[in-house]
Formats: sequence, structure tokens, C-alpha cells
Amino acid sequence: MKPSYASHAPPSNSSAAVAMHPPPPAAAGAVVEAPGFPQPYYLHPHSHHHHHQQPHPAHPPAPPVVYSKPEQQRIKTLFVSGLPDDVKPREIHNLFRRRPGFDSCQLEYTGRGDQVVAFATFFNHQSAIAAMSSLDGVVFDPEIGATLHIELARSNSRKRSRGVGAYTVIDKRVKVTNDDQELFSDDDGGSDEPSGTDNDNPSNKDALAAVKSEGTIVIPDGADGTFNDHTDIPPCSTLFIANLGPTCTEEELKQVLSKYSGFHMLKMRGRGGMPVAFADFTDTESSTAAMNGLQGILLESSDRGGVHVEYARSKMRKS
DNA sequence: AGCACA
Repeated sequence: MKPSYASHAPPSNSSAAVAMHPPPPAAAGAVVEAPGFPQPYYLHPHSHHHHHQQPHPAHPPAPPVVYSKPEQQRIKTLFVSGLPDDVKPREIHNLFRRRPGFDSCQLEYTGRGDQVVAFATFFNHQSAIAAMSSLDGVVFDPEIGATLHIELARSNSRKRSRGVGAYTVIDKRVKVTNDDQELFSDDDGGSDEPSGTDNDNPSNKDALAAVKSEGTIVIPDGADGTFNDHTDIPPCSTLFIANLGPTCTEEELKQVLSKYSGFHMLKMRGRGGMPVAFADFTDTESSTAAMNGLQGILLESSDRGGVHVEYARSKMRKS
């Protein structure tokens, strides 16, 4: 099945498909028709920055951000193909760990030849989209000419590296005494399609259990100098919020922050130009939960993409 | 990348 996500549409209607060399300029502002869907889907939040000659200039506030068809908006996992077969899980983790909203990733040896694919899971859909548009088409190994192909996965990974593992390896390679390996090939043989990301999907688990050897290895956090966290700033009960649109108001932020328990107060600075905000919570557990939920989300006022949230470098002065 | 308030 062909993904309806539009950056993979033929060059005819994709501005990103041309000039697709090292870092793809993230299909800026592209408005594309998704096959089978009447309305256009807006691929990038910069729509109102680059004024395409639109028939209706009477719409000043940019169309709030719909990236993909509704059922895809629950997807927080990316499917990564185009990897060299000697890729290491650590490399996948390092590819994604700095991306805002990154949660965890896994490398999967599919068992089809030496094919390797990966899944990267984010805390929200927008973060996944943002990572996808900045990494899709990137040359992963120039020596070998390996170019990453990234799309939304068909389903979310259920693996969550809650505190422990930074990444996971799934090895479906089989050393079967049976000569018939076709028994559990579940599709047409297309090699770069997103397969189910469910690592242990109950529906096919039983069927496969008898034949397949699947090992899940959780490599401990920090085993090679990496961290489960997507930032190196130590946890703090105050959050630093950046990448806000110039028109972002305290009220707008407060409204979304107050959905998280433990939220105390908000302070904004740098109004006009590039505002930043500090949000104080009762404890680091609350601030961490809020950060994970807020990372990469788009506000009405957002014009540079989703908000960027980090732990503040110092706790807000208690008043 | 941009981290203040005392």
C-alpha cells in the first residue's frame, strides 16, 4: 500500500522531490492533495510565510495545521527504511535522540535477506512529522549511497522506554531448520513499506511463535554514552519554552499548560521578536509529563513549527 | 538557538 503522505508523491506535485539531496528543505509550505481525499493537507506550518499566489488572499491567519489524514494523526511512530544492512541501533538512536519529542526507537532485522528497518516513536504526532520532514531523503551513508526514506508507520509502537531502555533491537532473522521461510511472509514482497510496528502483536503472535525466533534486547540507558532523554539539561521543575510565534500570548500558553497537573505559573519574556516562556511546576515529574505532552505542539500563534520545550536551566524563583 | 525572575 502506498502511503498517502504527500512528500512521497511523484515529482509532478511535490516541490520536495526535486533537489532532494543531503538535507531536504522540508517541503516548505507545500499544500498537496492526498489521494482519495478531497481537501488539501497542509504539509508544513509555514504556509502563511510564503505567500503562494492564493486565490483568496482574504485569509490572513494561516490555516491551522493539518498534516495528514485524520487516521494518521494518531500516529507517533516513524517507519525508517533505506538503512544500510550494517546499521547499528546506536546509530538510529543518535539519529533521533535530539529531535524534539523523541521517545524511543527500535531497529528491526526483518529477516528478509539482510534488510534492516527502524521505528522511531515520539510523544506526539507533530513531533514525529517534524522529524520526518527533516530526515526524509537525508543521505545516511555517502559511501554506500544510502538515503533514508521515512514515513509515518502504519501503527504506533507500543514499546515505551519508560525510564529504562533507550533503544531496542528486534531480530526476526531466523535460523530455521525448516526450508520454507515463505510461511510467514505477510505481504507482497515490497521491501520498503511500513510493516506493522507492533512488536508483539497479539494477532499474529501465536502464529509466529512456533516458527519465528524473536528476541527483544533492551540496551540499558547510557551504555554507549547516550541518554534516554532528548536533552542534556538536567530535570527541573521549571520548563523553558521556545520557538513561540511572535504573537503568542501568555493566555494562550496558560490555557494549554493548565491541562497538566502540577502547573504553577508562567512567565514570558522577549515579547515581540521571539518570545520565550518559563513554566513552573510543583515537581520534576509534573514538568516532565508536561514537556512530553507539549513538545512540538502547534499553537494558534505558531509560525515556526511546534513549540520547543526543555527543562529550564534554573528553577523559577519561588514567590 | 533563544534561559528570567530574585
